[in-house]
Amino acid sequence: MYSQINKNISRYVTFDADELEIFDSLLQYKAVPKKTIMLQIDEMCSFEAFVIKGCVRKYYIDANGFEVILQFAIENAWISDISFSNYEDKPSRVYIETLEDCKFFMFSPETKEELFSKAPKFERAFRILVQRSLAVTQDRLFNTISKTATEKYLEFLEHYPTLSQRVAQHYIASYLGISAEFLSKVRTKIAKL
Amino acid sequence: MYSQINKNISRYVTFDADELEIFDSLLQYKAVPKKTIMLQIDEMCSFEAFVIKGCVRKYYIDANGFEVILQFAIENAWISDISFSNYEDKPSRVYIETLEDCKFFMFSPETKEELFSKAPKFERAFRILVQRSLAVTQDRLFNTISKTATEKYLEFLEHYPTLSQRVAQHYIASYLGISAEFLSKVRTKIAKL
DNA sequence: CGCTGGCATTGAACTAGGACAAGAAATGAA
DNA sequence: TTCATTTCTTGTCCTAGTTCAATGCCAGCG
Repeated sequence: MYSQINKNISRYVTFDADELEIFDSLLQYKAVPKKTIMLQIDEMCSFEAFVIKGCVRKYYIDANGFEVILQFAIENAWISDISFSNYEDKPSRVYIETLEDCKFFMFSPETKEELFSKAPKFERAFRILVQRSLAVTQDRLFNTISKTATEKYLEFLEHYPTLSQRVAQHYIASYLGISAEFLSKVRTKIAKL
Repeated sequence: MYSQINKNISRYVTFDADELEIFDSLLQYKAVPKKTIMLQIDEMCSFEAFVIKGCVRKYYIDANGFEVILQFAIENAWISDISFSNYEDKPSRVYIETLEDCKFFMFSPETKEELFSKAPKFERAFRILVQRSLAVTQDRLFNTISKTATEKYLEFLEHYPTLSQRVAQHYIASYLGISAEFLSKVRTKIAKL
């Protein structure tokens, strides 16, 4: 059960058995049914969750009530509103919702602090996780600005081959920053080639 | 000379005098003339720079040769391709260029390691810096997708009031993800109100 | 089984913003 | 001061993507 997350956290920093034991002992397991909103706008995000099983989306709602999906998280990904919460004491501007029945390992701000004090090397591992999120988000920004809808969709398929089977088309459209109708047109155009 | 950067690094983590002394002793001062490219595509980013004075831009070049500006950095901001370099051993996909004559304090990967080993609390401060970058980039992604050119420009003026005087319009257009010509039209429309 | 409510598709009309071109204005080097 | 280069503006035409509406689809539920 712990092997997935232990492998993930060890990706850029090597930990010995003692450290991983501390890590595992602080994890909180949680199962969440599908279509559950785990973080509301204006709430403080009180968790950092690792997806053992399932699929989650994180999204903003714009001034006209339209959703913009910032991130999908599936197995072996982390999801949280890490960017503001807990460090700025600013309430979250995003929603986090399960799209499927999910199983998580979670850290609360408190258990994360406990982890860092008991095994400081994890501070580095978490910093690198954030850096990777930053890299992904920067790439996404670049793609959003510089590519056509068709290019963005093809790249999405390449990058997340399984996701297009698991989530509704209109969520993918929202992630790509295009309308659901236009994505449908793009798809029929691609299919005809 | 060190007060600016010491204030900046102490924003979310409190350091004592000893720690700040270690920090200051590891900084490398560097002056760079305007229009200098500090990081080329496919190079490894070997610095993390704090802007004491001046203005810098970080940008991608897309498949058609168009620049997309990811970030401006002015006084008291950090600039680097922190997202990949040094941790993935992947070469940078971005350019970093000075727009004005600049003065920096820099860390190399080595001096940063030395800092973390001598004063581990800095690891946390740097993690929080990355989280703030992530928050800013996420907001930018959301704005890029969900707002009109006019809204984006007005928000830019509000958020970076001095920058619109310091950098060329077409750089701002590139940052906002619109053409320079269209930004000009937006500006005249706004001026007429 | 049939019904209901969310999904996806398709089409027609519309628009925000892009591409191109040409001129005006500002900057800067000599 | 002049010439050159870059930046900014303005106009015209064009297109990628939106909006709105109608239709069909299929999954879950009584």
